[in-house]
Amino acid sequence: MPSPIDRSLISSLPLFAAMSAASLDDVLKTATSRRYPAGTSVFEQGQLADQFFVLLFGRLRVTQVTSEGQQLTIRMVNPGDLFGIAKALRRTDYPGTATAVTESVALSWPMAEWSGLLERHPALAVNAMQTMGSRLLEAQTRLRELSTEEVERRVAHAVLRLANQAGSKEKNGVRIDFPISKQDIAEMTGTTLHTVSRILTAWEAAGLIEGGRQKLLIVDAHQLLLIGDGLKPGYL
Amino acid sequence: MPSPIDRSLISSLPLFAAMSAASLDDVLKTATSRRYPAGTSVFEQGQLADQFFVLLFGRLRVTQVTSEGQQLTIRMVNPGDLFGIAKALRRTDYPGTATAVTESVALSWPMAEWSGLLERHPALAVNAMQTMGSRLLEAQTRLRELSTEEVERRVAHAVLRLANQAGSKEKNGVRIDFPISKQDIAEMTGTTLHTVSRILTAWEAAGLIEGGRQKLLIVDAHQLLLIGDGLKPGYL
DNA sequence: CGGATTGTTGAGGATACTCAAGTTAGGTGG
DNA sequence: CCACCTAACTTGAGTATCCTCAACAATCCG
Repeated sequence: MPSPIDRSLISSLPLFAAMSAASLDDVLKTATSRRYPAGTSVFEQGQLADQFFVLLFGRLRVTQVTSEGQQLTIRMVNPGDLFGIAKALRRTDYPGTATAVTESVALSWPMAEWSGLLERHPALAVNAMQTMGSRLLEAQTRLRELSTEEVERRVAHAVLRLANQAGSKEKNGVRIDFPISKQDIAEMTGTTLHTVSRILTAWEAAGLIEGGRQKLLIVDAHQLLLIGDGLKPGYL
Repeated sequence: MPSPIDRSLISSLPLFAAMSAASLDDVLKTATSRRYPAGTSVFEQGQLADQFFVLLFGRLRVTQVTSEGQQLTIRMVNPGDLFGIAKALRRTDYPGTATAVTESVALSWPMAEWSGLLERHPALAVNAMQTMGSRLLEAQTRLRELSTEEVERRVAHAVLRLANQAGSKEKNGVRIDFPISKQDIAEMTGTTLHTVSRILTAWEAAGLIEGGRQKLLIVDAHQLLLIGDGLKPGYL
């Protein structure tokens, strides 16, 4: 039988905020923890959605493949995030694929527990709703960017978002602390890796970032903010 | 004092499904109904979000204006829909403007009631979460379209979505039963009214639709589906 | 019957895509 | 430890889509 999961692992997560120790224990009773090596998938697009998850450590990418075979990145999953909640979207299958980009650990629950947990723990329902709210807001932000902004601005916004969500401070700037390719950035911004490559090369020449194979260091976030605002000023 | 609102107005809405008569009465106690003539706004972007709403009759358009002054349409609000739930997005102001495109009637509640209502009526919380789920899913669909599809396909998808949400059957096809301009369609698909005009003119010549000033009749939905799928076949 | 809003259509041009060829970096196995 | 192989990336050239600018036409409303 699996060893019990300790409260301390989740008690500090916003999702479980304002919940009593007893509630946390109840929640954990039906939870399973599992490790996902980098590159492995937690679930795949189209698969029967029989579980939902919370990421404890690591980083995941959620992608979709269109009927024409084009891939796009829906979002990154950061530690503490709820993911794979197909039931909340009234779906029985997962609409995307979740892949570990670094070694990750996630808790999972049987999807059948979803309704019951929300009913027994109203605080959890409120927190889950806020999670969905944030995601809706982010989706709308990206929609606005895609409809109104040119590629360079969108890439600037995507890079800044990554820095906020997954940046760790270094002496020369902010490091995106998981492997990220130009292709990934292209899939997040609705462009091609060629265009991303050209843009990042120009930024690097101007000293705004430092690139590298699947590496990204933001040196001058302020300039990127300006680019994101459409003021493409003197970085030449 | 305002006259009480009758249960029957809301009891059939999915949002209030599975709620007892007593619950419905409790919900309606703090509700106010109001009429919005076509063209008037229910709330405006940036305004303090002190109320949330349910649309009873009519049709609203929710738009955002970017810092550069470009407008885009976030979504259409149909009868039965919950809207203006800034609190669920953890915002204190409305992120967009809601405008009546036809004469509309909406119920409103003080935003302060939001948490209390959800706590007192778990079924409402579940339904509200599903509402947010649907919206998230639609936002993701539009994101996918914007990142991967060309303009004509996006317009086809937008028109078909409109037909599903607000179409009424006529003898020649499906009528969008509220005034919709090319500019509106452009704002829904991230393009310009010029491009929309050209596309719709071509479709009309091929007999797929019938246009007109702020009018739209879908004649051949099947062909539009094909166009949406990227098979731009023989409509020439 | 005017004025305003909405829609049409053309010409020109820019952004960013496709196609193509090559280079660099990293991992793997001998 | 070096050679090789693959995945990631770079860079160039040509071009398509769609935007911008512009002028005009049609429709609606008062």
